[in-house]
Amino acid sequence: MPELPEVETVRAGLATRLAGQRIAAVEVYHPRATRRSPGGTDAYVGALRDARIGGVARRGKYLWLEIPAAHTALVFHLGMSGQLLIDPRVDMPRTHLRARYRVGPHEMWFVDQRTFGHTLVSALVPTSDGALGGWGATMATVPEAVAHIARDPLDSACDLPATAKAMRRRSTAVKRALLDQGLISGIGNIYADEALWRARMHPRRATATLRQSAALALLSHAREVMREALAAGGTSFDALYVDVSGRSGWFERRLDAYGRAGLPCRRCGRPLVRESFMNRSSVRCPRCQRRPSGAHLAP
DNA sequence: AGCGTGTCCTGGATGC
DNA sequence: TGCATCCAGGACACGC
Repeated sequence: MPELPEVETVRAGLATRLAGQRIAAVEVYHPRATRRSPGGTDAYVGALRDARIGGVARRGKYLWLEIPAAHTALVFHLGMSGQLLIDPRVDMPRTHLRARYRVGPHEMWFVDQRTFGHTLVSALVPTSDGALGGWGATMATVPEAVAHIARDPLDSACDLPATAKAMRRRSTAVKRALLDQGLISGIGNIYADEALWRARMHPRRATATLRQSAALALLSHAREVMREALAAGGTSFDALYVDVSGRSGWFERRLDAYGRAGLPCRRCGRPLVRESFMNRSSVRCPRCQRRPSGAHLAP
């Protein structure tokens, strides 16, 4: 599924093609795609008619096309299976086509098999810290619908020490905190497991018992693993269309925890174990990431 | 208020 | 073989 590095690859691809262009036509084929857009599909289509796109920005896994003149943005979340395709091949199947846009000389398709992804038009509001709204943003604004999402670890305005402090004030398990988009955004199940493995930390470790140095180290690992993924996977900028299958190279070779249950830990050789956590799968090394005892274990 | 659970969805994998 | 069930995942509504 598209994780933050894939979403960033998509954002960069859209930015080179769509910035400064005008939206000439919009068609929505599935009402679920616009379920979170105020006023529904009709208002969505109406708000985009003749809109001129500014920058293409991203915060966590949300990306948006700024529409400066209207102080709004065209926002996308790709969910688990969403894709934004620019000028797709004529034989591209339309089975999961959810919306289609004519933007300047380009056609853009929003394709989404599982329909966890969605799109909306949202008013731009000032950022709480006065910095640019996200990566690629040209304005110190963020869509209202994205304002509750924290900055992601790749954002230069993201304050990791402050995030570490906020994390330690929580009374929950550290993996839950990593996945809390209101605390730090862009980390999904894959990167949470990778960051925990690198930090040699158990997913159920209680956040309140972490030292500042340990919390900061964990967040730094999350940032580093995402940087590496982006550097290794974000290579399709020149492709005719922008897809989210950047996983092919990086995912198989470089992941140390996710998807490796039963395989030997790359540090100590012990077979990794798969456990259920928050109704999700969690993979860890039973030796490097020992289960904490007593108060160090979150309930 | 803060925290944790349930729900949405589809297709591939697995079970019987 | 064919049908049923499970599983994957992010975000948010909701309840305690």
